[in-house]
Amino acid sequence: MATISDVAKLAGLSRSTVSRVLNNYPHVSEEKKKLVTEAMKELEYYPNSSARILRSQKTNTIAVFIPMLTNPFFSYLLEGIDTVATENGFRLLVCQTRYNPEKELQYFKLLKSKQVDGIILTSIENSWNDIKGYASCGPVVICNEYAAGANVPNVRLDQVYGGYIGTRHLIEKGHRRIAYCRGSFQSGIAKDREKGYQQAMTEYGLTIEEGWYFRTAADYHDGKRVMRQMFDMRERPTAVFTGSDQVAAGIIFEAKQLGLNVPQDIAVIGFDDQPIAEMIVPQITTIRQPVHEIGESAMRLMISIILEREAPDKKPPLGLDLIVRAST
Amino acid sequence: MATISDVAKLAGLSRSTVSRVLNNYPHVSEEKKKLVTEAMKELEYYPNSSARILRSQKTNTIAVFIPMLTNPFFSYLLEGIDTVATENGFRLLVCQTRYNPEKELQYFKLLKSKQVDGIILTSIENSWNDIKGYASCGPVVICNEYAAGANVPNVRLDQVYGGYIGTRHLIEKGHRRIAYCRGSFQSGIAKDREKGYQQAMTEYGLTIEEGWYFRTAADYHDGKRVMRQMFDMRERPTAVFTGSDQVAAGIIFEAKQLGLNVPQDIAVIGFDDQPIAEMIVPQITTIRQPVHEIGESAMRLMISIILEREAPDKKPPLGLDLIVRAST
DNA sequence: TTGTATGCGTTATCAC
DNA sequence: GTGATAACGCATACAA
Repeated sequence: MATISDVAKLAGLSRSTVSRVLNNYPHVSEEKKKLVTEAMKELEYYPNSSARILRSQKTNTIAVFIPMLTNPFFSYLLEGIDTVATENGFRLLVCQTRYNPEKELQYFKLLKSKQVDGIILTSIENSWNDIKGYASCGPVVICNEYAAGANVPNVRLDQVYGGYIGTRHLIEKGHRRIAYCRGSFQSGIAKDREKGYQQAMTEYGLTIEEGWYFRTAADYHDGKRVMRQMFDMRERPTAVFTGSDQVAAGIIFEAKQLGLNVPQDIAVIGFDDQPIAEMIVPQITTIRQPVHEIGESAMRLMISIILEREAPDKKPPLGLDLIVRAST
Repeated sequence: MATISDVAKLAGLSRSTVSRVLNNYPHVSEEKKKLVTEAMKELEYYPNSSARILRSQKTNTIAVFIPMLTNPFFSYLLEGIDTVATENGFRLLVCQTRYNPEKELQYFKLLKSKQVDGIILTSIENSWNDIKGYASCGPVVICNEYAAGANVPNVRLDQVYGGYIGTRHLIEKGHRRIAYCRGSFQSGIAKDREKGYQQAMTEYGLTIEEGWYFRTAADYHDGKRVMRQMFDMRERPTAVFTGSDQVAAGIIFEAKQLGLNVPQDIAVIGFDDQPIAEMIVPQITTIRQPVHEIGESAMRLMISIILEREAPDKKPPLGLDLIVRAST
């Protein structure tokens, strides 16, 4: 592999001049520039990244912590993050935590060892107390989640409202016995939605039975299980609020298996408006989240923080304009 | 941030000794080792990655080229790749080509600029002629695809067979007018499946009408479109072979919309056995590919190539044992 | 406008 | 068993 010295030698110039051409510096004569360009082409020269990084202390790489790649919600989120990253010349290092706190802490070392310029968290598996030590040595942005005590930038929607409008929708359809599903792990947004659910129920003077809470429902198969559990209840709920369209799909599938009519016997409301929501019959009523946009905003936020670090004087014009778009 | 020199200074030793401790070298007295370890802890020292990379010429990072993260097939593939990568201390740089040839060529520069140790291709957007220049400067593994003229390692299943058994299944169910769907881009595996389709049809003495070929069907919405097109045909096919469960799902949805019974009026066979295949009603008959295992094998292959480069003498024990598991 | 010299943080090769 | 030193490839302050 050719180095900058090889190019300099072939062009009959110094390494600095080559470097200047490489980085589009002004004050380089056209003549020398051409000489350098030709030499680079001749040698098929590509600047060595690690050397550049070591020198500049910038990796142009962002780590994205994701619980599970195969969860469609997160792949759409990642897609949004990637869109903005690519546009701005950033690379993405994918870190699957697999809901594992230790893995998460492990990945934080990427920041310590300067392998990435920043970290975007799309889930949080540890208490913020255990994390905050890492967050101090580089920009961390939390995306679609939040943690008690975390004082880092944060992009997310009003999930209390999401839980509220979903539940209200069911109540207005005439339901009184409404169950509530969410994933198992400690999640700020799940708690918020639960708050919204309770808020709506209270507002309409409805009391919640403890048996209506299903707090370990994260995917399609969980949904099926929940439906079977509900089926066996003496007085079963007539509607369910779920934290994801996957769970909703599972419930609907199993309901049909059990000979129930959806939504007459059991009404289901999903979350996120993922493709699956319109693929099954009947289609799932769902709360749309602009997942892609959330991802984009998180990355934009990250970039603006990085730019600000480099040039603390000029504030970058950042426009965060997320809104809840509900389509029940 | 503390450097190795800071640690050396605090421990009252030389950088070399610190480095030796860091890399678990033998011939370091327990006494000094303890001294170093304590100093490292005291200073919260983390070795700088780029410096290490610059020195060692190894990034421990693999780039994975993927057309679209939101395509479930690829997220499962990526998940498989990630599993083995993580187990072996490798990082993954995700490169979404978005089916764009130029983006793909752009990403190949990662290898040239030594930002990654190797590249795993899960799709190919350029002719191999345009790519081969890049493939020469580092290990490239093709995963679940192949390209004419490419002489690089390759992990994939027998897609001719896949096309064959799928079509044969439909024929044995009594179908004679069988349509064929595949994605639009140049793909070796799509061509192979088509070959298998033709092979089965010929074997049973059936002739194929040109109108039965749908060569731009890649996702759910394409499936819906294809179904509408078929619906308008004078003599429409009674069965369809599709290249993905997404397309199959679209066809089934639209068929039901149009008042057709599945599979009585129109039988559909999918590919990959993705979650969606069992989520809809009726469930999709599909050809299972062990996607996760394919990804794992590709990464294992990559690692074995890298190891061999480092130590050309000792051949690593690589066990590639992919088999076609059909569950129609 | 161009060249010289230095340092980014490590590791490997020598000496001792 | 330990330490000094060079080198990895590049970018920049400074000198010319």
